[in-house]
Amino acid sequence: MPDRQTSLSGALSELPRFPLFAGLTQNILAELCREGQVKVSQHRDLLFEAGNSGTHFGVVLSGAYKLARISPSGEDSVIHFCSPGDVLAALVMPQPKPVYPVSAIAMGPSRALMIRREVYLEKWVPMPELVIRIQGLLSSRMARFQNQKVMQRAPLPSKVAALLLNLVSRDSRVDELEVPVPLTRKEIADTLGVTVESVIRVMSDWSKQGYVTTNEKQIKILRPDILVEQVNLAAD
Amino acid sequence: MPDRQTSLSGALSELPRFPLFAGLTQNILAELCREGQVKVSQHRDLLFEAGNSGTHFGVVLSGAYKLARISPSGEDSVIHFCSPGDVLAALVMPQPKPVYPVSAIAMGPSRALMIRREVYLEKWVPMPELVIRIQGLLSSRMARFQNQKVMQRAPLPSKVAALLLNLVSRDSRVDELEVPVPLTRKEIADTLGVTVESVIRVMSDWSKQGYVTTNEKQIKILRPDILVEQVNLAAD
DNA sequence: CGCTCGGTTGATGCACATCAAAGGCTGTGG
DNA sequence: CCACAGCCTTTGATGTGCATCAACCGAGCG
Repeated sequence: MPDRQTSLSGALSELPRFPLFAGLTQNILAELCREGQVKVSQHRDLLFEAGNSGTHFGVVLSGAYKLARISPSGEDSVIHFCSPGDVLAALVMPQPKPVYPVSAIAMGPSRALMIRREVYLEKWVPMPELVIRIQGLLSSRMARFQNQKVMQRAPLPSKVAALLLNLVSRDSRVDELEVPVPLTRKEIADTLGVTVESVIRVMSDWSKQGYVTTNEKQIKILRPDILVEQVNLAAD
Repeated sequence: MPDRQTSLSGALSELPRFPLFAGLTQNILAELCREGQVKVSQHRDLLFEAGNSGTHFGVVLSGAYKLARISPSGEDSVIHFCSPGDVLAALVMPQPKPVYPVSAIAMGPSRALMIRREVYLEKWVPMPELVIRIQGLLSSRMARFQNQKVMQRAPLPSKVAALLLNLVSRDSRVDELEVPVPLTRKEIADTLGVTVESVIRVMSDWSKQGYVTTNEKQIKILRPDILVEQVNLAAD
């Protein structure tokens, strides 16, 4: 009997949950995922590495992965956080000799469905609806990028607040403002391009004020109103 | 007789120049550009504005446009420089109620072919090859984004050097290292999220050293080797 | 001829980096 | 079971790169 965690059939049954695959029949899904493999990752496991040849396309099934690169000076720089339903390496697949532009690193126990590039090109690309949905995911990723870029000149507390609010707004469950990803202060720092210490000074201040709490790396926003105010505080 | 500058037929004859349209027949091109309009912009003209409803998709024909947003505190923040052959607003077209995420502003006299959203959805999207090529453009845009993000912690001179080298590397004419876009110091500053004064201090130093020259807003890199060194200087 | 725009220079100050030290927590191996 | 290493967090002391503010110049332009 196949393990539900690692078997392809198990993954197939999970896919319809994600908007990306809404309305697709199991037959079509089976086609799309031909020869697909479920990769199980532990905390800090590398799913693929920046610079390696891009042989597979990926869909995050559970947990979370961060996309990161090492800067010339050695610190790493986090580009994006992928949660379930997000795609990996979609943009580079069509290139003649694709290379992963970033490394994908698991944040806690996670699983990803990996599809061979050839299958992606044969089965996924010819379905405009699917390609468009993937573009939709990339579009929102791009939007988050831009939001951060606009905050570049803002003081650090504004940037941290904007990042946290951005992350929770992804799955918009308004009642429970919990960051959907286990985030360390270092990862926040690496995302914003600042030092851990600076992030800690901001966050521990907020903790003392009771605006946020963090246990087991889950960050919860208790006073979203104050964080929003913090973001706009930079405004004239 | 239609003006070659502003007529659709004039634009149609220019398109095959761009890799995006390589190998497409004039018939197909005519289909793709049905009801298309050529917009002629002068320096600092607004092609479309962030927040407005996204009615049109665009292709830059000549000149250059910058994609920018106003930050909450009022300065603007440049997201991307579009040169001829680049696409505008492609990612948001498929959304049910698209809104331009950024403003497009002409840098010097420029022209863009604007296609109605409906035509894009009907004619462009069903052609996987075309969609994939557009993704290719977005992919390189994303790559440039990431390159900049990795430089976030680097000292300012490294960032400026990286930006200039990034811009020239786009059209890789190695013999002539000229930035393909008329750039002011302010625009460099807005791209990097720093102040004009700081950029000026860096650039005018380089000018004195003879590493770069700038006349008529065209920046030329005389000593690429030294700029490359400057980028890597941040490394440990 | 006054206007705006782009570029430049200098003086001053602050937000954040850097460096240093320490404690908790988890896993791992002797 | 304890020692040790690695990761995450925290706090404080000190320094500096860049922002800020202010002033000025030249060029193009209505």
